[in-house]
Amino acid sequence: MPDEDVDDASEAGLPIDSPADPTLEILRHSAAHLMAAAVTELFPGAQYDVGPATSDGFFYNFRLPEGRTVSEQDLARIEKRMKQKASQRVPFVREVMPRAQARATFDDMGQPFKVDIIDRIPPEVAEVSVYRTGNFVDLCRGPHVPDSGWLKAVKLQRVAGVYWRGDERNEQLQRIYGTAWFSDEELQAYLDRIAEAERRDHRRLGRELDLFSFPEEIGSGLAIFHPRGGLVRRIMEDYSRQRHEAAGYEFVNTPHITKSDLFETSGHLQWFADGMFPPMELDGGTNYYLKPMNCPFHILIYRSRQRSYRELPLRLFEFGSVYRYEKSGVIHGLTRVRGLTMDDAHIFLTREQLDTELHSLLVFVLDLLRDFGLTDFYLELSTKPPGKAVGSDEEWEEATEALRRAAMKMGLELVMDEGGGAFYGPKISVQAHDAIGRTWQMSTIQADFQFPQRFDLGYVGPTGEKVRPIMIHRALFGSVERFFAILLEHYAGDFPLWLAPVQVAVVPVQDDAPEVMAFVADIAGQLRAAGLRVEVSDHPGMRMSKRVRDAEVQRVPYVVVVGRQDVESGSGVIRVRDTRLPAEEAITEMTVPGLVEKLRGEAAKRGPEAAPPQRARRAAD
RNA sequence: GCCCAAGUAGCUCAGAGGUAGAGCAACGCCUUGGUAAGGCGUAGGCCGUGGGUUCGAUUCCCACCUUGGGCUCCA
Repeated sequence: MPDEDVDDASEAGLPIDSPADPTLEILRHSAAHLMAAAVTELFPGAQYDVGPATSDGFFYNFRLPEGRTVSEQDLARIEKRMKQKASQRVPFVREVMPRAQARATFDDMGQPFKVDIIDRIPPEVAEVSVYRTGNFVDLCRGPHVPDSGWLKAVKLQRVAGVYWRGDERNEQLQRIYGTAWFSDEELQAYLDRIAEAERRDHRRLGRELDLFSFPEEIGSGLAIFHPRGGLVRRIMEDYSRQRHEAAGYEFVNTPHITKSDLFETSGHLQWFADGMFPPMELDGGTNYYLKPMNCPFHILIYRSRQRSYRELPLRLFEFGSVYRYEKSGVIHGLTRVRGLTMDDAHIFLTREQLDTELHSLLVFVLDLLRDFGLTDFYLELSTKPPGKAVGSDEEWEEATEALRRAAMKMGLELVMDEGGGAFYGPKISVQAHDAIGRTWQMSTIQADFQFPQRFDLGYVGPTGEKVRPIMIHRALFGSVERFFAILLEHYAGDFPLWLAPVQVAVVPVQDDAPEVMAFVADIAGQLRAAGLRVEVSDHPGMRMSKRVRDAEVQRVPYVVVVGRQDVESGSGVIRVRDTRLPAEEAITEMTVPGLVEKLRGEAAKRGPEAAPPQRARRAAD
């Protein structure tokens, strides 16, 4: 995420000296200036807005004259001009002046954005600083590198449209993104990291491994899962079901559409109508909506009869398909779609149970995520969104504090996300780092005092009085589709054995030798009997090295190669997919019974065999 | 939704106002091969969809759909 929260007023103001050893941030901020200098030369009359450093590089926002636009083809020209300036070692010269003078200067230059920034500097600031780089002048607090000779390892990356001051009601400016490093080696390493992320891109892997696709005929953001993808997904879901069952959840099912009343009561239509598919209007004027959330349905299950405190916590779970009308520009692979399946559960409980339940829930969540191979977490606490929330401050406070207490007990880093909660309650989200260090938001847990009121929920307490329960909304995968994509990228397609759609490929060396083929069938049979998913490479006439390659390309974890030499010994030479090892080291000789034993153990490590289903527990524990 | 791009064979991509090409994949034949691509051949395309300009459009123009990178948004 680029650093969007640019406080542009802070760009001017207090004097800061040019440092002897600039930081990467200073380098990049200087590169932004240099780029703006090049752009204003190449596009006379261009107006520049703000240009900070980001976590990966820098950007600068522009408005070009006469409706001109910067296209990607222009980037090469701009970059070339920057390189020229870099070789000229143009100094960055700092100058402090009264703000009125600075304002007049930028006004004369036809730079309204800078004038606006000066006008928004707090009145007590009397002086501001500007930096000159050749003919380019920018309002800026600094500091900067001494001269443009520092800015050699620079690459412009892309152009984007951005709303002025980040508000979609404002006009759109053009932003040019670039990256800058101290050395060409560092720049290259960064570009290599991008290439690595591209190699892992789930959209690419999904196609190459024949897991899923997005047919144009269905519509944007709607995926279909192919047999192999469906298999992986089913394993994920089955394992999740089994763990939920063991954790005391009960399974429910609810329809995909509902009359509008339900979402009027919940408040979704008030707050999120834009994000919902438009209604289907039936004769008589009744509107039906595709559900964007499962919670109101689960609430109706709770409310279907009188509830007793003895039933609580009541944990209702569903793989619920929901549909959200995401804006066309935000749809992305499986991670941002219009139709998705949530591993959604709603827990109804008493106030007194909240702390205990939240704690055991967090333990459960992290444990399950670890089973899927994600191990590096931190937590984020999202609080009341100003102007977009229902409920009293006291209720929000109570819910937020309960979440905070639970989060603190986990011994993980806790980051605040002020104003990031849902309209009905605060949330904890579990953030996970993947294999190449990227952060993904995974599970969310929300404490909700509002829906129980809106739907007038109650339970009969120990002394016979009616009491209002509270609710926890929680999803571990979030969206199954998105979680699938994250795992695919995390593993770069190399799923662990228990998730791999094909676990063992059996490759004959001589496919026209009956004794070899009989042995191949025997091995495949033994492996299948051990519960493994086996594929025999039986395409006649194909070279065995090609068969091995095909299995590798499909990321099959184990490849068993058997030929005449092995028939007598009953062994095979086994290739183990292991990205940490060179190919030749991953090849081992092993007898077939030995392999069966080894894989039986590994395949059963996780997945349906891991924890035998237990009876759902009641609330008492 | 907005800005910048892009849609040509299953995939990766050339191409040009006169009815289209390569590599890989698929299929067939030959090759009898011991751990990541054997050889030859065949087939495969409404050039995203719909309009317009033109004698003629896959190529130029417009709209829409889809995709990618951003912005805004994300219950």
